[in-house]
Amino acid sequence: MNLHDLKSVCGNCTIRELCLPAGLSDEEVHLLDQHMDHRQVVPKGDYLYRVGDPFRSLFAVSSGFFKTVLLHEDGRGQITGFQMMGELLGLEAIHSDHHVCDAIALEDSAVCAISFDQFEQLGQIMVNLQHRFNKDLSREIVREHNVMMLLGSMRSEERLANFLIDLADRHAHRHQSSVEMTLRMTREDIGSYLGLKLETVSRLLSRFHDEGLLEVRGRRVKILDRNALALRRTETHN
Amino acid sequence: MNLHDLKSVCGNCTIRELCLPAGLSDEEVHLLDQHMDHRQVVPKGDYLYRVGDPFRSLFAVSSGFFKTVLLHEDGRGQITGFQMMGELLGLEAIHSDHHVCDAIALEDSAVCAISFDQFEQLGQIMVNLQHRFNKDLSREIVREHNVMMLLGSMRSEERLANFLIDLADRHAHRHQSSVEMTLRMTREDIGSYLGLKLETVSRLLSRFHDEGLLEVRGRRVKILDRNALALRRTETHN
DNA sequence: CGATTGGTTGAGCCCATTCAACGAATGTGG
DNA sequence: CCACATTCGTTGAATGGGCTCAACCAATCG
Repeated sequence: MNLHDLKSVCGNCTIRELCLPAGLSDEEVHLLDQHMDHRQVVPKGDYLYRVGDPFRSLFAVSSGFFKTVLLHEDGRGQITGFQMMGELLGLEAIHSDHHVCDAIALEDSAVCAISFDQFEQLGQIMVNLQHRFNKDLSREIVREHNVMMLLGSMRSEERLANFLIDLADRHAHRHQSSVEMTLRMTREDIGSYLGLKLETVSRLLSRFHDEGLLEVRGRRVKILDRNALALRRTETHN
Repeated sequence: MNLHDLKSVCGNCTIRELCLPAGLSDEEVHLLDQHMDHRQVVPKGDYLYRVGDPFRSLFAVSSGFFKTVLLHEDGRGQITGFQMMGELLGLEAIHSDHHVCDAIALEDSAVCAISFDQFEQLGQIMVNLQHRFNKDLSREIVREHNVMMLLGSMRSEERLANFLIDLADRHAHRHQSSVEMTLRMTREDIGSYLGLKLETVSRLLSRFHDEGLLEVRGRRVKILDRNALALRRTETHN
């Protein structure tokens, strides 16, 4: 079965409750389905969109893993987020009708594209959908607030502990193990997201490993002592 | 004339084009007015809302200046933004129906409150309003992306230069001088927002002053060489 | 008036960076 | 298949940018 350019159908999607249609009735989901665009495969390393691309669709991650990268004129880049299944990509583009960051697949992935024009029309006749979407946008704002807190007032160790716990929680929410995980991103990616250098990330992982909090073998990470790790998220972990 | 609990009227508001009704037709603004809530004065130092407060209304800054503060359990706080006239407060609360940060007036201010329930209903019958609101939410996401870039990959000098230029631009957009400004916030506030300590902010302002980029006298700041200052925003300002 | 808040400046320190060497894993072309 | 290049990760040593601690000043306020 070729997933390329297949019509998306939320109705029988396994991650329906993680994704945009969460909380909608069957009839509403059916209506949404009629306005869904295509399903699209994105091989590892490929761009889903780039800075400057015209904004036509939102994307819901159906499977796989993405990063979004904000490019600075002088070459520096900042990773603004990692997206897993059920999460939306492209929200930043609504404002200017153009994408303002790159979205790159970190493993073979698939997304459901939703024409934003049609989506807005649908929102006009479906109160629940519009309400859910407002909440999704607001949640993204809250998430970024928390990243600002992390970048603005935490030490390196706290940043990484927060990152790992957050990742574990998101896995758990998707009924995946929150103890053993494979990191989809490089040490440099983690560093970019956390405002650290890759060497610092590597050292911190080694430290957590030595202290018995984690078992780290390359990109395989096993959380051995979640409580202790959670304490490291704050300054006062005496 | 007492501004307290007066009905808001966008129709004849001087900052209409900076605010939520920007781009709407006269009829549409009239419709919006009928659903606007009250106008509210917030004296300097007062909280507009606090963490945990139930979310009922969005607020549009009518006059004055606010900061939003995210509190961490261990006492640390992070300023997530400064809001001037025409900008919206409370977007973060849509997700959980509760405010997740504090909003504090940095000078005597006034806001227009908009019941969010009524606002969502109005969005159902006014496509333009809903579209504008989606863009506002998206713009906030983009703004926070830029702060993440600033916090994650810029040196202290670049952070402050960016901050000052941004502030100047926002003043200009409101037809206020973008050369001479009075900072509404303390050095500590600036530091919190930029992920720096207050002493560092003070030293940087002195440095810019010594180098002839700025004239700094307390909270009065005059930009003497905007081009040179703008160059300091990036690493490669040879 | 003393008390408090906000701001400046100096001296020393420390955490994360920089620079560097090395190892492991993967892929590629002859 | 091996030789080689490339990417990714780890670890060490030295550096430095921003922090901490501290003293001091100015303005405001009760």
